[in-house]
Amino acid sequence: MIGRALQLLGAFDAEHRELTLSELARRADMPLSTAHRLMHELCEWGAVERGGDGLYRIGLRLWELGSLAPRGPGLRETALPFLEDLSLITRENVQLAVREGTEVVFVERIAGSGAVPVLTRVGGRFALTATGVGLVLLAHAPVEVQEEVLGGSIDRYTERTVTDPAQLRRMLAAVRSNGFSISDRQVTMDALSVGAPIHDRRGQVVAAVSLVVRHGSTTPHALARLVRTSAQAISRALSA
Amino acid sequence: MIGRALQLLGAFDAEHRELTLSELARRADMPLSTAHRLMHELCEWGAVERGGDGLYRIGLRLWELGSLAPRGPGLRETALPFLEDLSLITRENVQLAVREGTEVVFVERIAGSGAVPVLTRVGGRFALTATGVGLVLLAHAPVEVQEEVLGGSIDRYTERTVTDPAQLRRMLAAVRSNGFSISDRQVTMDALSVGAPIHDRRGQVVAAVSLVVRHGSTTPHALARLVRTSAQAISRALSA
DNA sequence: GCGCGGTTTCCGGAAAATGGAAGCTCTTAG
DNA sequence: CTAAGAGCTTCCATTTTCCGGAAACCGCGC
Repeated sequence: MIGRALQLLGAFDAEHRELTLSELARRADMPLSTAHRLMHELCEWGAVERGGDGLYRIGLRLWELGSLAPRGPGLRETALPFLEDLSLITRENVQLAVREGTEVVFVERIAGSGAVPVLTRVGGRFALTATGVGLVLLAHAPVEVQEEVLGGSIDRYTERTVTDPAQLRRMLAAVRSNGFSISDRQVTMDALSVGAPIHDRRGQVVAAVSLVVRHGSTTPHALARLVRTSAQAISRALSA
Repeated sequence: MIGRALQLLGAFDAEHRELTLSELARRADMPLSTAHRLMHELCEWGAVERGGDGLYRIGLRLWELGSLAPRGPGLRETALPFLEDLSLITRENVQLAVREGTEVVFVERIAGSGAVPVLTRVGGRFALTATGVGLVLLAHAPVEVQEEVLGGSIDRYTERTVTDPAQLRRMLAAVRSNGFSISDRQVTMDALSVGAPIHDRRGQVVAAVSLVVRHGSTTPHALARLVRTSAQAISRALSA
């Protein structure tokens, strides 16, 4: 079964980039012998590799495949220079993210020099309802997705996290009409983020950029202009 | 069987980031119904995704996994700022690569503004024997790998490509003692590249940086100093 | 020598993959 | 308006392959 192999691969995450066979078997919840055989096959193909120390790691082949993901490089690479500009100008955290299902996935992140520490990581995931990028992506997601998110349970991170579906709907409408989102202390009590949508050639929203700053350090609207400008520049570059 | 699924994934490459079911079946050489079922499973897990147009693409989940590859982010992310410096200073092409088996895999690439067009691509592969990065990586590879490469057939790209094993051995020895490599018109007749090794904490060579410039535009040794400095800085950053 | 944690190999029963064929859908042609 | 065709999806009997318990194996420290 192919699912088991994927289950094994799923045992790897940011905190566990190297795993022993037994750890893998434990984390993927399957007998050692099974894990062994599957890992062996994956190894042969180059999906994972084994160091001299016996630890398994994700292989280059998989990295290579991953870098073919449509949102991966095409987006990431064209956006990178603009993100850097934004980072240079503001000296704040810059984030680039896409939506997958009902979650945000962070595709690139540039840490500003004197900036708030941000808890997200490249490749990491987060709820759509709290962050600046998340709100943008949710606002432009298909209705089914919006309903699923707003209908389900909404995680609370701080006392200011908006968890009321009706209020969220109003925020999303505002995001659509303003062209940017503001997440004010909704993730941590010291951070505020401003996000803006990136469109593809057909006008579809495919990603979002955001700036994350310390709460109270600047007025959101000044940032919004910057972020929107940058997002538009990226959109234009993507269509070229 | 797990091999078949990997075979299907292998059907994707830089020129074929989006494939229809029938193309996949054809490229992976298997019946349509089998391909269909496997792709369906892979889709469910998020390894691949299907656009509204019915085309399959590599999914975000796989990108995420790939970005956990040990050489992927750890190396890439710490190296990136240095590569950018190098690119800003020289305005030339900067490349970062690792070795896999008997090939070079390009991990990052920054195109210089007025630079020679380079044929390599992030995620792309190349022979170890011709490029600047390749020579560095080969020079510091385990003996078995060197023998395999030097014993096998050596691809020729231009009239100046070195294909004589004895001469290559001498070049590799020079790379080891000099601490940098020069590939002069060995890949294309207008390009010259200078590479230097990146070490990990234990002194193992884990990657290589190179500058690719137009042949005749600068003296290689001036570049060599820059590239070595940068490589050492990256090595130091990696150990920190 | 012995026990211990982790790894590798084996093999018969069980379960899941296989792929031919038929049905579906959409587009193009007559 | 019907027909042909290309590509996609579903079905299901066959058979191949995977599964995983058990046992051997391998350092390593006591």
